[in-house]
Amino acid sequence: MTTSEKATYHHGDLKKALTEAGLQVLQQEGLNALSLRRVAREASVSPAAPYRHFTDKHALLIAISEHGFTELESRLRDSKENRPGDIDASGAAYLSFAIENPELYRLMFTQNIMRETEADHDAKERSREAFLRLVETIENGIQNNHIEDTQCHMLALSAWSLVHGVSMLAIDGVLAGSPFEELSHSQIFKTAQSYFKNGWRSKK
Amino acid sequence: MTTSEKATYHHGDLKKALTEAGLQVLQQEGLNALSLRRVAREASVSPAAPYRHFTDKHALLIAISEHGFTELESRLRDSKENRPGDIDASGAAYLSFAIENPELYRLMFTQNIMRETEADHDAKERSREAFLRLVETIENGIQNNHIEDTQCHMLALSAWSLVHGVSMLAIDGVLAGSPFEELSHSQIFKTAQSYFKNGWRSKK
DNA sequence: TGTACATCAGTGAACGCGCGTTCACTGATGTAC
DNA sequence: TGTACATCAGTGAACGCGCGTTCACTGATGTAC
Repeated sequence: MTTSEKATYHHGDLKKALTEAGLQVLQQEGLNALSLRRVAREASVSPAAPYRHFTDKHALLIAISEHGFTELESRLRDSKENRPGDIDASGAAYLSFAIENPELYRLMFTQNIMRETEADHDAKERSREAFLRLVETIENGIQNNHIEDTQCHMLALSAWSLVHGVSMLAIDGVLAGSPFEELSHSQIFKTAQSYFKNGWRSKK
Repeated sequence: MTTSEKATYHHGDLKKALTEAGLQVLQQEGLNALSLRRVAREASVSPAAPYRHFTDKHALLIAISEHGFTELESRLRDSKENRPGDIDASGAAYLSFAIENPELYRLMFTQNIMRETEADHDAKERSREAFLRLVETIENGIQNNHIEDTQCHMLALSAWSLVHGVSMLAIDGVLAGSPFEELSHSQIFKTAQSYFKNGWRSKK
């Protein structure tokens, strides 16, 4: 075992390796190509090996999803540190993440609906936590001032809806060919926002 | 053949029957359960029969998706006729459709990304048309007044982003437990909108 | 109206495939003395 | 430090499954005369 790997067992850290392999397959070939066997193959390990680390195929998906939430959250935190109070920057960071990781982003918000399944309780709990932390991050980005809780929650949800919607439309190629296409992410978000503020109901 | 069926061939209208069976499986058991064999079984027909009507499994998905666009479009048109100029009502109609048909709605906007495949050219073209008509419907709902084209397009995209985002979040259960949950669809949309107009940047 | 023929929607068996998961195992690692 | 043992990460063969798709076919429907 070389010194560069913090190896403790046979493989080193197979769980991490599997998650990363899964992430790569997901991004490069889509959710349909993402099978336990494929991921094991990708990690140069036998088909049964993953079962030492994941109870289920579903547990792998949850782990990947969790990874995504953590990454997204960290990007939002970075954006907040670099440009505190600039909600356009946060929106743009969010949008960038979604556009750079379309399959992952979609998985993150699809798996959530599958919360009725029986998979790995630990992983599920941690994934749920990651998700809640994301919501908090969004709320914190907004509540830098005297807004009551309920209102803040609503604001966060509204903002989230906008950016989630823009993200999904962008991912699905709907924005292609529209005037939005040539704008930067930050401009897209700013523009959409300003339309809501000013243009929405403009009756003349 | 009974008189109530406009039967021309053996089955009557197997293509339609297959599409409807597919829709039902999709809604009740999700995309993973939606296979060509399953749909054939559901329509009491042999596994090979669908190939008389669809070149591909993908072609079936496209047909189902197309059906969804048509339905959504018709709902938006209804809403526009009943409450002309009331964009809240349109947003609410859109949201209702998404919430009532979550799996279908998701399919509609996921298949779009798969436009690189080689499936049934006819079906693809018609699906694409249905999609464009939807965009038009949205734009028409907005452009009842003197707005230039580009601006109108942007407005439509912004509005669409908001309602698409709300829809997806609602579908994925993110809205559950939030103050939004107790509002009607129309209220949700109205509220989100008003936050964009008023609350967004409120620095005090 | 009646017969001969062409069409083509639906059949049913078969193909090869990759999947998720299980099982008894093996052999490297970590631990106690 | 060295030996004996327990642990447990990873193996590889095997399971049963449902899938998409193909093929030669059959038999009901539609058409020409």
